[in-house]
Amino acid sequence: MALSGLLSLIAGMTRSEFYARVFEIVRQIPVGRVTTYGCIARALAMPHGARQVGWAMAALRDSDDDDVPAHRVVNAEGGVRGGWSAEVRRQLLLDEGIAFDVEGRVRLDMHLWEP
DNA sequence: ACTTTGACTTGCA
DNA sequence: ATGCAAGCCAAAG
Repeated sequence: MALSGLLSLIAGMTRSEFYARVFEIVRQIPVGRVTTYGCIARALAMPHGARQVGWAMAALRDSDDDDVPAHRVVNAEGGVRGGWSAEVRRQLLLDEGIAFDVEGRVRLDMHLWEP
């Protein structure tokens, strides 16, 4: 599957072990739930490694991975950043039953999921 | 090997 | 509440 290929790809990278860790966590996000970079980072025992989580997401975007729903990962603000269709992600989340507030941010208090 | 940047977060002004 | 700065780990130049 795409994930294996991706893992194999990053397997060459020495310190990308936690990358796979991030993918695992994100992959476990159930439908209708979202999580934040900070939460994932915290789950990885790296409370300040949120940016690297974002890096992993970026890698997913390029790898077109469907096992790892990056669209369910949002920032602490509940919104989304990145040149890759934030609108599409929002729509995708809406399709999964995730509610957005009037400001277009995910209601983390409702859908926030943490491992 | 060093510097800059990045799908971030938090703190202080 | 808004704005700027620092901190953090890792990858790319």
